Amino acid sequence: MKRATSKDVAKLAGVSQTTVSFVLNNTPGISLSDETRRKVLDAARELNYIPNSFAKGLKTSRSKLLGIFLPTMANPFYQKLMQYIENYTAELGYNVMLCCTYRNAEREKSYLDLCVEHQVDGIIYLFTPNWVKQITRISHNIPVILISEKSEDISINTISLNGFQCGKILTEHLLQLGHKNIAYVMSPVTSVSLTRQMRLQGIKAAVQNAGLGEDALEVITNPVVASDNLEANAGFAAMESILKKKRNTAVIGVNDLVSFGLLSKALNMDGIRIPEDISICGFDNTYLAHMAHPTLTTVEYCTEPLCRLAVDMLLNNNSIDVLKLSGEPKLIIGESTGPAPL
Amino acid sequence: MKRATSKDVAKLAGVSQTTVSFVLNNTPGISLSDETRRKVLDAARELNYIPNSFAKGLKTSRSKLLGIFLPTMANPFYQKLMQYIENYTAELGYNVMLCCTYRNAEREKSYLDLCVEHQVDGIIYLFTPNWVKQITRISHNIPVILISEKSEDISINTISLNGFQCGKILTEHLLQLGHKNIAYVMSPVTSVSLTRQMRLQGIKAAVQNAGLGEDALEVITNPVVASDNLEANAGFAAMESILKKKRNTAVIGVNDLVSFGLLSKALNMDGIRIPEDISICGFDNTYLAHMAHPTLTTVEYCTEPLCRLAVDMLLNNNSIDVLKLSGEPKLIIGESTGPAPL
DNA sequence: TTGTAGGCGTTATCAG
DNA sequence: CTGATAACGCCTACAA
Repeated sequence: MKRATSKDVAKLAGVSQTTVSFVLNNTPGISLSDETRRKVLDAARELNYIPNSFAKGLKTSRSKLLGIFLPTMANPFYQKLMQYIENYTAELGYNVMLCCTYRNAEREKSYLDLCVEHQVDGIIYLFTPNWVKQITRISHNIPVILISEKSEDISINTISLNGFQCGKILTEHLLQLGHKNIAYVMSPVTSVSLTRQMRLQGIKAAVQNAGLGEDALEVITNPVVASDNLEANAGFAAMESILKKKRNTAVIGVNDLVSFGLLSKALNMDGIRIPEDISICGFDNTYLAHMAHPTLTTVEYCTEPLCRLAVDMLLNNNSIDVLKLSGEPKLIIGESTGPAPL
Repeated sequence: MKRATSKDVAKLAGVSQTTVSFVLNNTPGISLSDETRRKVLDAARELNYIPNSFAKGLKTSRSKLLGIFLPTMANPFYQKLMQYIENYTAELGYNVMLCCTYRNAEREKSYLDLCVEHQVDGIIYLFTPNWVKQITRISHNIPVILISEKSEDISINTISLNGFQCGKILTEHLLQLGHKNIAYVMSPVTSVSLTRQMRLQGIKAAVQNAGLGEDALEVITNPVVASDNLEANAGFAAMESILKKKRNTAVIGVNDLVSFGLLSKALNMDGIRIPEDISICGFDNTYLAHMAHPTLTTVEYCTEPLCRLAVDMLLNNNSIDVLKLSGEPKLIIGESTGPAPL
């Protein structure tokens, strides 16, 4: 049982192929009798007609496919963005091609080629590209949009995640609670992560604005070589030394995974209470933050609207002013942060 | 700057389009001079030639696309399978279309249509389909394979996850440790989940084999209406009542998310030690199990080879005997299970 | 060993 | 309002 073509539909409906096309695509500026319309629709349903996207694409050069680039699926943050995007594109009748680069430039390049080959209608990057030259060239032909930190080096439409502001409001929250010895725990990544840098900038700014000295903030880059989804372990290890020093009263994890590790360690130490003895918080507002007990204080960019916006921009080929796009981050206060101990 | 076509390559190389096709596809049974071959290759590289997949697909009806169906990305188990699959398909030059159904039959159907439209070369289901009639019909035209529990009702190639065996070995582990009052905590799902049922069967079998009475096992279906990634909360809530009753010495979560919730609650209760006071374990061997502290005892099906096998079967259109395919589950012993308290 | 020509299923441009 | 007809870019007999 071969698939029906528009020709078959035309024959069954007793009209020409053209008419079938008009009806099925609701071609604007064409008026045809309800009678004809109905005949075509019935025939199409009867034959279970599904247009051949190859033929269609060959004519229209549109694939109804979007390429989504992400560094890893192990971080729930990306999974969350994916979900928002996939959800919305499905609504619009588009499909998503998953391009997981594992922060590997070779992989990224070969995925880009695949995207060109399949003539995706647009590409969304959920992180800072490694292969800037390639992606910039491609962006001349295929709309590309970045959801990440705005970078000077990349001349591609970017929806800024505003890591600076995120770091700032989170830190301000801690400062208001009276914390004066804050640790920022970063985990190592193999490639550039602007976001992490910007968060740090924001944290520093908040500390400075509060009139505190440099020693109020301690940056800990944990050397644990962790596979992505073991970033939590980096937090876990860092917390050990932090608790030993008994100096910091609040710890910021570079993301929820790390904060989660921080919390795990604390929960496993007898006599340590969160947040009475030490406050813990992080970024991304992933489900990990909600799943943990106590729940973790974290920061949410308005990711869902931003994801939808990204899709809209791609499909309408809009070049909205990027400045208007940076989402206003929102502090999500959980149970893991409280007043600094005396 | 428009994309180069094979015609352009032919012109630049000074040969015919046919020759270009032969060279670029390494068409077997054709021998042409190294000279020609090199000329074509050079020209292709120079023009940055990437074949148009529409035109190609129109001729060959192959899309180099695979549709992957999963119920949700919120459960790390599916994310893990996705990762394995995506990883392997990328290696083979294939791409993955993400079809996330949210356990919604409508959505599933519309994604199936999209798969037909895009003429995916194969479909992998990571769960039990809701739309059996549709998927069965489609499977006559497009290879389909299920990675899940084998069901009598579905006549589609299935790689069995063998939930029964999983439940059995996990329970045997607990029994060996002397546990005689075991709780199995299920969370509610909106649709059929054969896997969960089979796990329960396996657990029951193990209990029976050990000569214990029915009351050695307590099945708790937590009524918490939770969105998928808050399954942990179901575990959290269940643990509260379990600890109150002080009857069970071991708890099995229906998956790692639930077990995780169980553990969270326990860690938050003063004076409860894991595993000294109560053992906790679950299924799926996701990163949550490793990330938790204490690490969670869990069960791993050999998911990675199974995922690769699924892809191989699709692409080679093999109908290997399904019986040979059920992976042998492996117990992953973590720090969360120990001898039953006296 | 290489080139010519026809067609895959659509859509779009024209006439009628 | 409807129907021929020509592309789109590639593959593949078949011919040279």
